Amino acid sequence: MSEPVDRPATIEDVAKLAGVSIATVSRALRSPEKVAESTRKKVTAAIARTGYTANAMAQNLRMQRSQMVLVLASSIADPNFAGILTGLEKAANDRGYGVLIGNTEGTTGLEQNYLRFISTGMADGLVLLTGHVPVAGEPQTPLTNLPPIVATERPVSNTQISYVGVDDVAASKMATEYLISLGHRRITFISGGPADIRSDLRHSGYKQGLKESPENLRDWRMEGDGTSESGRAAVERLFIKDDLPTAFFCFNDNTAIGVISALQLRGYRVPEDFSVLGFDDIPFANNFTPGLTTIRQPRHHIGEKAMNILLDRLANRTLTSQSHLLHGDLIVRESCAGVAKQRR
Amino acid sequence: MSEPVDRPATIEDVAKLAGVSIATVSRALRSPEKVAESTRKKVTAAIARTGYTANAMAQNLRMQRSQMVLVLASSIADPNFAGILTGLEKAANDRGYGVLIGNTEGTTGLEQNYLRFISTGMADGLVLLTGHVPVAGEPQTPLTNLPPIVATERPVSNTQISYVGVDDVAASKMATEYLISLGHRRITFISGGPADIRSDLRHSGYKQGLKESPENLRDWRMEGDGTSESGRAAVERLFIKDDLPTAFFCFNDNTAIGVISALQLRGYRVPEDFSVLGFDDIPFANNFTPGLTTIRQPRHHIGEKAMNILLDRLANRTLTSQSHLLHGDLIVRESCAGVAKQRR
DNA sequence: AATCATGATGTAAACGTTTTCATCATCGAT
DNA sequence: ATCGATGATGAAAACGTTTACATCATGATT
Repeated sequence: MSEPVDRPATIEDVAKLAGVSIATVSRALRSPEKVAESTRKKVTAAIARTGYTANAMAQNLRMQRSQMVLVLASSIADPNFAGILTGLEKAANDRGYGVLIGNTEGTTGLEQNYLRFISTGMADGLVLLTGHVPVAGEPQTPLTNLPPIVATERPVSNTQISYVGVDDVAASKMATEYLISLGHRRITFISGGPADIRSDLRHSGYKQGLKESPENLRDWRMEGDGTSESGRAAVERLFIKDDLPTAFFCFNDNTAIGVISALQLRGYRVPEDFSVLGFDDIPFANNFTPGLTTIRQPRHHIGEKAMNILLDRLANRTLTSQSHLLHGDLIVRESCAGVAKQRR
Repeated sequence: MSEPVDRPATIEDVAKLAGVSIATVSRALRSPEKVAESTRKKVTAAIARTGYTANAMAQNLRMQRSQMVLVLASSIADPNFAGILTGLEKAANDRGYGVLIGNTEGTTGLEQNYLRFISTGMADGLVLLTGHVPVAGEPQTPLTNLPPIVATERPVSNTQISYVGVDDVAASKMATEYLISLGHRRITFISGGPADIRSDLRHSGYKQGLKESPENLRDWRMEGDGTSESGRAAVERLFIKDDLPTAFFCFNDNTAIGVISALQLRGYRVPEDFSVLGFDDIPFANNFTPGLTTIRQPRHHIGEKAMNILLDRLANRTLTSQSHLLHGDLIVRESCAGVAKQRR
């Protein structure tokens, strides 16, 4: 406070002012019980006067860690990203860690580039929102030089990596059963594309839901890619074939929005003419008209849980990888209705 | 590659393998021209064999920097955040910097907490998306211990801090003139709340736009707070008074969406009955029905520019603070129409 | 042949911590 | 009075770099 501020105070400045050695200052800070009460007070006073804050770089060099975690995401703009990041960030901050973010845009080039933070020791752990392990070679390589890793948002096929996410299968089954309970017998599943494992999981849950019905319901899958455009396109293909369901279960909310707007454009009403159910409960699902009935991803919890698993692992390297599937609630709004209410 | 991987290779390992001193290894890496071609080759070979990567912590400690920038945001979930962050992140990555993110949730407590990255030297610079300087005391304090700072997204009232953002006044003026050109004479501005400086800037642009008209148009401001809920509420207040405009210019897209849904709920159509114009062009503006006519914020450019200004400042501490206002395009979609088309 | 600039390399200090080990005083037990 | 045990402290090494400075060939200049 009172000292010249051109150069930040070091532990040496504090030691000199307190009339002790730097070792004592360090101890007073890290393990106060090892230091006499009287000298601890002197040190505290000196720290206050100098405005000392320990240099993190020196600390980390000495302690061989960085207290930093790298979060690799394929798209920052993904509507799920912000919520998960918030959770990740909160948990990290609570435990004194910093969150470093890397936007890979889905390219392995950028991905490799960000790994410099790992290889240089600038980050201690890795959170993957990319859906795959960032290794040039085989997907099942033993991850020799990689740090503790946890995957979120998109599962990763590697047993060494913990995964935290919503239980896609169970949630999709529940959603499908809900549509069936509303009286729907012709339910189309619109996929999220071949590259996204979650699409298969949700499709599988949908099929399980169909099986619960005594009637033999048709597994009716249309290909999409997770964009609202692909939702629109799927609807158009159905109309061309003139083979229509009464309800749509969409891979995600974006797709559902595309489906709804395509239906509206053709003069149909949702949910009066068709029911549409989404997945994710993106922030916009509630502002849309009609309000989207969908599965809510507990994004904040997912992020927190993922970060805590990672940091536990960092604190105790012997811990084994563990995965957590979280429950996704069905949020009922306006986009689904009983089939009886529907015109056809 | 071939060495045991339990301990990462250090510069010493490389030096030993290449039969040179560690100084030569360092030089071969940082300033190759200072090293004989033959030894440079030996060093390169040794590096390849050991899989050496320089330890960032040691480098940074020695060089008294961190190559890291702290981004402080009041809300990660803000629809503008992702785009700006993408730009920030790209520019930083291009120049070898890392981006550390801190979510303050608008609280000064968290804000202060994140400043530990600055005071410990873990971050060299600061990007503010919070709208204010993170100092406990006065807003005009000389920022003694603070690093180079740039503000984005929300302006900050401090001449030492560079600001990069859209030209709110000019864009709002343009938007208002557009509504006037469509024949509107009764245009309500819905504000973003007293805490947000941008609200005043946009209101001021709106007023300038009104002045351009030969007729003496009414400065008609309603209070909102930037949420869609506040947009709905504002519409309800107008209906209660039974004093209605023909067009709404909203502080942001969220508000516009609220306004539109309130109007639709009352059985009116947009743009046939009322025109509604937003601001931001959030990702969802295009998926909304009707497609939102709005001002597009060049989020990516804003982020890139801001980061580049900050890093320039970091590279050359004598540089003075400079601000940049970027042009915001008017994106015409469906939510505004000529007043002639309107019923009343 | 002696001198000098040049270029390549090595030695060692420095960055700011934490922590092992040694030193020393104090105090209770013999 | 002497001896350990105990507790507080300091000296110094270590973490892994970069870089100022010193050293030493080499080849050019006189």
